[in-house]
Amino acid sequence: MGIDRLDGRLLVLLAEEPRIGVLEMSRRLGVARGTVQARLDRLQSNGVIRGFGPQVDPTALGYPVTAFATLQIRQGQGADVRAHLATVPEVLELHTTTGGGDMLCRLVARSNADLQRVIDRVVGFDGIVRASTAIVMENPVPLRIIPLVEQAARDDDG
Amino acid sequence: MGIDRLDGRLLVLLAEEPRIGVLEMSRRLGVARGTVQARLDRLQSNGVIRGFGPQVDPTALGYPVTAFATLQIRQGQGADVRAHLATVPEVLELHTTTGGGDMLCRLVARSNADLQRVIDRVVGFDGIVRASTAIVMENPVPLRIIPLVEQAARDDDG
DNA sequence: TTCCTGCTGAACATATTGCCCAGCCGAATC
DNA sequence: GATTCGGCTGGGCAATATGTTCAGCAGGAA
Repeated sequence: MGIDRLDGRLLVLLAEEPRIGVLEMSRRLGVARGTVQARLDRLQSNGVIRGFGPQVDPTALGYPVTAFATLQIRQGQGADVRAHLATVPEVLELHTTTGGGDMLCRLVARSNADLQRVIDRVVGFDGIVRASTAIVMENPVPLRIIPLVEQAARDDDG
Repeated sequence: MGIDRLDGRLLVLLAEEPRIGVLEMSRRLGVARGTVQARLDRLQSNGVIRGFGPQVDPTALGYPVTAFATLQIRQGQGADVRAHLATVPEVLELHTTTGGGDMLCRLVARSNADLQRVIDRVVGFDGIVRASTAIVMENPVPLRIIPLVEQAARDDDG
């Protein structure tokens, strides 16, 4: 469990220049190619690295508006609501949170007007009692993991 | 602007099997290698594809607890608060939202007890008036983009 | 000591990349 | 109708990376 400094450096390198190959990584890190390959395999079967999917920007796709909606769910309707929200493409993620029957979801839309349509589609479902939406204006810290990786590598190895 | 069906198929393929090369993609998609290369280049300079960084799972890193915190910021302290939160590794992302002086951030922690430490560090800053935290219990829809990509490809291509 | 795990450095055949080209097609322009 | 243009095709080429295997070596654990 956990990652050591070499794993940390590997992840940082991979995050900064994702398209470089195993050989180039081994050169940058100053270790043998086999080592990098073994570490990568281990990190992936560990589940530390989930994948290398492309990070797609919804804005460039024509969905520049992001919002977070807090949903209050009717008792016992949780599973239905989850299934419903999973069918809405504009729902990018969904979490159930503390405070019985509450969910939080991230939405995107083509415009503020379009957001209304999305919200209607999201909440237009029987199990949802109430919804409150916060529209994102700025994103000062985009989703990031590197600082945490570095801390984890320090903690584990230090 | 926008993406056509081939772009969409390319993104889906890339999301499903991220480590395959350009040549293999061209075989799967039934187009010439040069076409795939050109599309990929365009998608990246477009900003549609932001990168191919590894998706790291905080849980596997030893941070299994996720929470969302809504922060209320004192007037005029926004920039300071942003700078403060950017220095906290456990803050994975930060948004400013409608409802003047409000921010929403995603946190991770090593345990529920550790979450208290993280929250203390987050809110232990002058510009933050009030904070309310929702701990994530389940994540029925993990962050996804493919359904939106498919919709965008359909819409754009008619 | 002996076992075991992880890293090294090397080798090999095979596959992929980056780059070039000429040709073809359809759409827009003149 | 003729021309120009952008995008796709299919090919070739040298350079490079990959997957795989191997023996050797160091350090920790039994």
